Amino acid sequence: MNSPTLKTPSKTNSKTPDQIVAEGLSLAIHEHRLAPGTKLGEDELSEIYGVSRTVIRAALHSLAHAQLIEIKRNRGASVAQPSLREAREVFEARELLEPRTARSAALAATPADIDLLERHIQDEHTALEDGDQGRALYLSGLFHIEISRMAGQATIAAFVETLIARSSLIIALYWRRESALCEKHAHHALVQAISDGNGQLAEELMHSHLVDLHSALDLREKPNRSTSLKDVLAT
Amino acid sequence: MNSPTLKTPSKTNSKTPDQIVAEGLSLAIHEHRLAPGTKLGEDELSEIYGVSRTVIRAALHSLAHAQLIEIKRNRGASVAQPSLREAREVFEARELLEPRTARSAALAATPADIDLLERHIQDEHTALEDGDQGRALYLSGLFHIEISRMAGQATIAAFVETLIARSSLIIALYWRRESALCEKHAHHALVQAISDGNGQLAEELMHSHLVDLHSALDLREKPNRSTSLKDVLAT
DNA sequence: GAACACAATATTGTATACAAGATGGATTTA
DNA sequence: TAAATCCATCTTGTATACAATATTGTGTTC
Repeated sequence: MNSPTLKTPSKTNSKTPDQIVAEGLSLAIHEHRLAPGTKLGEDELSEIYGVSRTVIRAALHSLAHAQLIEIKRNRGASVAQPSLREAREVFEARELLEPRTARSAALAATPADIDLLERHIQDEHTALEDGDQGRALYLSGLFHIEISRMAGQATIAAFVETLIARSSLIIALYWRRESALCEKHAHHALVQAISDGNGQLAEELMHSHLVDLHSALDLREKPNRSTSLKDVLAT
Repeated sequence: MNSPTLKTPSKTNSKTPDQIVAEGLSLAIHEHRLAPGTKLGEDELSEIYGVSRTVIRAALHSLAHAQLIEIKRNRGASVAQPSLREAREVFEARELLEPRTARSAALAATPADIDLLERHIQDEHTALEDGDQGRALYLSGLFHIEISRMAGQATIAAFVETLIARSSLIIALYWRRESALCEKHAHHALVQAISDGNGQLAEELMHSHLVDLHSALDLREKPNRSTSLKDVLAT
């Protein structure tokens, strides 16, 4: 009855080389191993991954479409540096979309889904104990992505995924040290609400969680000086 | 210091060849000159546009990312055929995003913006009189895109743009003849509300407009027989 | 000594050549 | 005759070679 329209569950899914490269770079950006503004030379990447520039270029174009990197004509690719305006827009969009997905997720989540979320929280905790803050951030984003996935709206989930990717860059640029508290409890409370099937609560929790995140950013001032400096220097 | 114009608004924007190709194909899809399922051979396109397959491939990848076409490994590209599920998701997403953007647009629109919208409606009317239904549909989509643009949320506007692109495919597949009334009045009323700065009304009008559109689609049944047949035959 | 112009270098953009996989038809076999 | 297999052909995937553009270093001139 149903058409297999979901994301090809298990079809001969050997990833293409450009996907592998794109995922590698994407992960590095998510984990803050690649800083915003970093130049991504094609020859260099071609050497690193052992593939031709053709493949590298395909991967870079893919990342550029997701706005994780910026490609300037005849000047190559570099890790994106979202402006203050873009940063605000991304979080406003998240505040619009994610509370909805949290509500839907609460109504649709299966026990397996709950397990998955709890495992994510656990992994994030482990990463933090290991001092791997980058990986913790990545897992934290994955947590949000999983929630939007289990809401059963692949279209919106894809939007959320790109927003979270960009959020990683925004956090790299605008996070303020003062607000060091990571939102451990927020995620836990969310899982609880979803597990209880309490859509209303899940929606509210997600919204306040995002507002917290948003307010932990330094979006009123000018861009980080160091970054600006590098930009000026590089250009 | 020989940079007299540091921030040129028009930043040397000669479009790249792959952008030209992508826009050409995109327009053809929007105007229903390319039907869902149509095979897009690389050599064929390369011949048509007078560029190498390298450029064609870049354009195709770009369109694939926007989900206007589908690329299957080793099997090439063809115009996408959104499933019923995807169709519903796209319209649900539009119903979530666009009323918001209409509200914001009403608060932010300048007289020039209003002029632009009215011109779009006029152009659409002209196209219909010329019997160019495809172009009218394209302009109708552009109308929605312009509204989301003037809301000043580029991030969400980009989402809306992809949703409208996919809507074009969905309409090609699932539009039912019976509901022939095109939403001329709806667009006019919207412009009026925006012009009046009545955000609340604009939001409501946009929502009901989208619900109307949604209900003019045949999304309860199986895919169109002819399309299914072609799909089976082609694949 | 500073600023400009020009040349050398490096990087990106595009085309072509080659490799790998898929498609379709013909041939062979039961 | 029907089915299956193999081969020819075509399409896509990747690498490399070449062209165009930007960047940088050097030299000249005022």
